[in-house]
Amino acid sequence: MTQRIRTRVAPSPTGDPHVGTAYVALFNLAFARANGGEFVLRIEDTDRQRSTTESERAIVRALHWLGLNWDEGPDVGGPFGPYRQSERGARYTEAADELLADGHAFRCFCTPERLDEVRRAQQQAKETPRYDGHCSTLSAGEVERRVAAGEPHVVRMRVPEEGACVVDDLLRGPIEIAWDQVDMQVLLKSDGMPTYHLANVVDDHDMAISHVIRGEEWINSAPKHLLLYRYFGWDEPAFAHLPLLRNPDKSKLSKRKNPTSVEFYRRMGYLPEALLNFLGLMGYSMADGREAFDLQTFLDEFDLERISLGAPVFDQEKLSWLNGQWLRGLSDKGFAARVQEWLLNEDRLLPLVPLVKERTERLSDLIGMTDYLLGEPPNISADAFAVTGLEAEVILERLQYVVWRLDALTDWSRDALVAEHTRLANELGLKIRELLAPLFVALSGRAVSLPLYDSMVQLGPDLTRARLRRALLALGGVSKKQAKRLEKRYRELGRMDAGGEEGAAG
RNA sequence: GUCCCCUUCGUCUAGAGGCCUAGGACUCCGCCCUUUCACGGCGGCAACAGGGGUUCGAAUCCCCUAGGGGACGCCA
Repeated sequence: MTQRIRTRVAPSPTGDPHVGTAYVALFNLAFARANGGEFVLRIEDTDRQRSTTESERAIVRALHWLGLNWDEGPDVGGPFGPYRQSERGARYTEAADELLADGHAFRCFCTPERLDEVRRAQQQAKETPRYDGHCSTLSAGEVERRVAAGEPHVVRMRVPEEGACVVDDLLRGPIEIAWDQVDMQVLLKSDGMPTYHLANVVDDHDMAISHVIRGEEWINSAPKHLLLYRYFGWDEPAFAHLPLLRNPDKSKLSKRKNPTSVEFYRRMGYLPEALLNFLGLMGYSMADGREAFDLQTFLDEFDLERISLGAPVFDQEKLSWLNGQWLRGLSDKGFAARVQEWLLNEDRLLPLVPLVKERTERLSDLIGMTDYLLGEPPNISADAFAVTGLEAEVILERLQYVVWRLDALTDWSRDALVAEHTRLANELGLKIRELLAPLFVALSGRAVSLPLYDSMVQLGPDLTRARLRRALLALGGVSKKQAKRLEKRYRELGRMDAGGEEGAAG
């Protein structure tokens, strides 16, 4: 009996819809379609702190905008639902209990402080940081007592002490990873929620996923997943790890260096067909070398073997060229319709109206007042900043602080932006005005524009960041030495949040 | 630091031992088209990371080195 081909994309709703999620979705969809199988959308929202329903909505909207459609998912249902992990809690507890009962997992009472300490010592001893097994040998009696006493704890999986795990990657062949390199992963957090590793494996099995196609970043945790399948006695799916999309400097695509939100590309006037076409060119090529193709063609001709493993840099210039090709392929009517869809509609215009109305005398004023919100800002040069009356050095410094603050900001509402800038100004001992002046120029290219915070909300995080980065560059950039000095001072101001970067879907 | 993955023009890639004097695309440059700009057409610059093997023959297979990246969370 041949197994039905089923793939999935499993984004975590913790931020803007990431192009990496779209990328992984595209290839999963393609593989499923090429094999007459099904494609599933699953929402991995087990991180209660960071997951939001707004983010989930944005991801669904973004994928649909691109024309990527799934056969089963939280919005369309399906025979293996629910497709949202937060609604499957009981299943994970049950699975964890099974592992506990079989001795494949154990309860761990270690404090975060102790874990930090262990990790540090291991790093110092040049070992792979890993849980030291402290709680793995606790007696049943003691465990029972501590659980009964309500001591907070997690559930960890046991890992073989010797030998190695071979991960058969469809694209790379066998990958051997020694078990002593694999951590005794937490499966159930102390809040009772499963971690990615548990939930992902349980769901992939329950949803009959046959092929796990995900980002390369997961290779190292594949042994944990394989081990879980074995502990449960389940059939293992096949694995294929896609190359990661990169920033121009080859690091993993990140919002700090490159716009990563699908929303950004939509707002910048890219056609969904073009963005999708471009993603289909990342690590992939058509047999006949064609570069312009639509989704249907891609799905019809998709061949997993044609995926290349080098790290593809997300090159906006080539994307723009491709977009031009698509635009030129539109009929005049079609083009007009796209513009309407993109801008001349209530959804898009309405938020701008309150900003413009009170300042206007003619309808045509809207064009000049909002042009910097709709397209690129007019030439930002170092001269443009002259109107602030500040020295380049000072501007650079203030903008850099703002950039760091905004990088760490997760709530992009007007109120949050106001609060953040006010706080920063206070910490710097500046009047809010003094901090904001260079920002006006950086975002709009001019000294006077629509209200700053509203502009930022309209632009969104990616566009705002892109412009600040541009401004920094126009001012000559921040040298390494300078950055170090600024960072030091910045840290003294408050928290230098070195926090993580939300990635693409797993 | 430890483990893992990767390595063809600046970038995306073709290439599965001889078809490679390494092809296409983006970018850049030149020419043509054109009232301007763009589009389009034509042409040009530009790469097999390095070193060892294997083979009659290697971009293609093996090993080493180097470089890049990723992972090392009660985040995914």
